[in-house]
Amino acid sequence: MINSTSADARLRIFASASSWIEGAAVRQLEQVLGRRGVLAVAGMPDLHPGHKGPVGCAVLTEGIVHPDIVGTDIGCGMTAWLLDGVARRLRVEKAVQALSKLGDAGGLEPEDAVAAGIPADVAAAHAEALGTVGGGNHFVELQAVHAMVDGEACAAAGLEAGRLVLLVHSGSRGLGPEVLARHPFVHGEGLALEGAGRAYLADHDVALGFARLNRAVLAERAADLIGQDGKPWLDVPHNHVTVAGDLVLHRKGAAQADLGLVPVPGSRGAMTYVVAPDPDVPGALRSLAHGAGRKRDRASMHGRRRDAERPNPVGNRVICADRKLAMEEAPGAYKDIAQVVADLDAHGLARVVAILKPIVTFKTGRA
DNA sequence: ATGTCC
Repeated sequence: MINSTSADARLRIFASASSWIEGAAVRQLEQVLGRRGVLAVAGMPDLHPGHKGPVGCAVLTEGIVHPDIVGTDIGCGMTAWLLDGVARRLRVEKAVQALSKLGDAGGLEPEDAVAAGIPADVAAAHAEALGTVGGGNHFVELQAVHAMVDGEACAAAGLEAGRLVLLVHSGSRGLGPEVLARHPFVHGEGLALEGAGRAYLADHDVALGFARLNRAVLAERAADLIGQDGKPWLDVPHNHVTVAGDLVLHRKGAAQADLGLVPVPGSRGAMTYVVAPDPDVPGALRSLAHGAGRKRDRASMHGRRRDAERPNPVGNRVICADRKLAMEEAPGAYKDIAQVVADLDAHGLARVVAILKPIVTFKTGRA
């Protein structure tokens, strides 16, 4: 079932033959094996090549931190809020108009960021970024419960047919790149955990909390804009490091599998699958796919206006004033999320609990 | 990914 082409037993790729995994991504994973301290590498079915390394993987090391595996967007992840409203009573056109204002949000005051647990120096420099979506694959999406696959788990989570959900994908904005730059290291060598690694991790943890707060502010503002009451449901990071004793677990585009339910979104023209992970699958490093994964890189989507203007396959309204971003993020740039989730199920990594259907997606209000 | 190139 595991179509790993590597002879190295430390590497496992959790994808079926029918999933499209680029050779370049597998080669990037094999390069990661050569880094100092690497014990194991897990590739997820949404694995794809990234600019500087593979996206959709987890890397376990002993005593070594590799900040460039996580990359610049430290703390990036998914937050979901459960709203009180239901889809059948939603005025879609009004919601589109309301959510179009999400980009106008002016950030938080530094004192409010401090009150939310952000250190004063970071709050002074970055509070304005809290509540901003950012670029790339980030989004805020209003969705509705479309199918309840595991009725018991849905009931436990408070899900019912048509219930509105807000899904937020964003990260630490300008803070993450700043933290990465503040901790220089030799590529492949990384940082000793009992040394410079600890200093990186302290800053990393602040960025992780900042990203989580950013998503919470986004969700709260989105709920306010559409006049809905709601409550936080889940928050799962997919770009971060966790440490247990001497073991250092890096995740790059791989969702943490031991925090309960995980939303696995497809493209911005596809369903989101809410799954219940099994964190103890051997070799999977307590991780699972964080989404559909890119099928085509950003550059190859440029000039493809036709892709960007193609009718949305699911019918959700996408707010994206930036035409270049719309082309890069067209649904055709992404793998089939149903196949990714089928692979997760086939390998025992996760089972589907519910399917969420997008209604309105906010990408950016700026051209 | 990034107040994204001054």
